[in-house]
Amino acid sequence: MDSSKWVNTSLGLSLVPNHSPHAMELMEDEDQPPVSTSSMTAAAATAVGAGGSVLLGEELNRISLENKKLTEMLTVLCQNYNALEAHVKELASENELILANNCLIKKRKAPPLDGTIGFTRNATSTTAETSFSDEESYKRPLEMSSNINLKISRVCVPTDVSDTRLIVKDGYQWRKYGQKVTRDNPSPRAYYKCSFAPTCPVKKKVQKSAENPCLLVATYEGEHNHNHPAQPQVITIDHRQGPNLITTTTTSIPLVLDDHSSNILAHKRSSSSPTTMSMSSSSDHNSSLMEPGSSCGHKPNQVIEAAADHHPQYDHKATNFQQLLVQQMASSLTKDPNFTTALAAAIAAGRFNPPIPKW
DNA sequence: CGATTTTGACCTGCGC
DNA sequence: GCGCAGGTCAAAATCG
Repeated sequence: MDSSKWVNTSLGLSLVPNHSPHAMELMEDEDQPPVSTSSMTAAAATAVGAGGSVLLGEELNRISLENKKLTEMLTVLCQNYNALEAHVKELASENELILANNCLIKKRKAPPLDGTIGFTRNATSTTAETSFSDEESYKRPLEMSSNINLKISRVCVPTDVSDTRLIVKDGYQWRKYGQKVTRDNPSPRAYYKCSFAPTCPVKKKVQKSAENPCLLVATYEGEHNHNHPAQPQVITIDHRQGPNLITTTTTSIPLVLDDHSSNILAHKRSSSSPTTMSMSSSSDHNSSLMEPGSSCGHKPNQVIEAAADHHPQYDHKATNFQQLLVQQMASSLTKDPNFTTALAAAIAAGRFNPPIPKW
């Protein structure tokens, strides 16, 4: 796993803290489980209490205020997101109309790599349905029925230029069934089927980007009809109980590109704007999050983190926002001298046992 | 030994 | 009709 998938929690702490006796008393409660990175704020609140109940109260007030502000920010962002999503859907339907009017009844046309796959395939799949011969419809009934609502998305994953393996780890189980050298790309294209469930119709194609050989482009077709075999990494903030409760589970989340978001990505490559969030036009829960300087190769550990399109049971819009939120919180916490002092005290007392992520 | 990968052959659609 | 290109199949090879 790429270490960039994790929030940087390095605090530059000294392991020789100047904690007070009060802090030690507070930390002598043997019933408490070991503190993890995900409950750092709890450790902070506990240790800050070492300075006295007044300090603890102030700290709690401050955290409550911060929590309130973050909640308000979340509300505003959700509203903005909904408005933007509605706009994207509107644009998508307009695009589909244009394609339909142009009568692009080409049964198969090599989809360009510049991010027009979804609309083209959606438009052609419906027309191709009526043009298959009886033999073909006999041979591919399942495929056609699934193509009607075929969902196509693209995932970009940074890779080493010299790495010839066409592997995109997304948590699912894939069986490779073919590899082809395509005309417009010196890198071969690998074909995979989802092998986690025998009836799962999802396929993916993996090929290095012709423009950026350090980017692997995986094109997913269809939707999984089963649960994700590995739980994705989700950072959950329980706002009802304040920012003290942050829990984590596991996964890596690649960048999902579909038609619209890849256009946004293309635009971003040329504009070098700050952190950008792009939305999917073809999915209900796609979203993509890019770090600044995310063009190929330069900062692979920062390059791409976004929603996986194939985890229908997870709301990745919220997850990505939460990741961003947690990064901000971690950043603000690490700048807080009270917090670092308190955390150092907690570590020295042997109560802080962060989990080591598996890469 | 079962699962997965490799790879050449085959199928299908499209353009000329 | 023919050739090209993308996609799939399936037997052989490889891996754990």
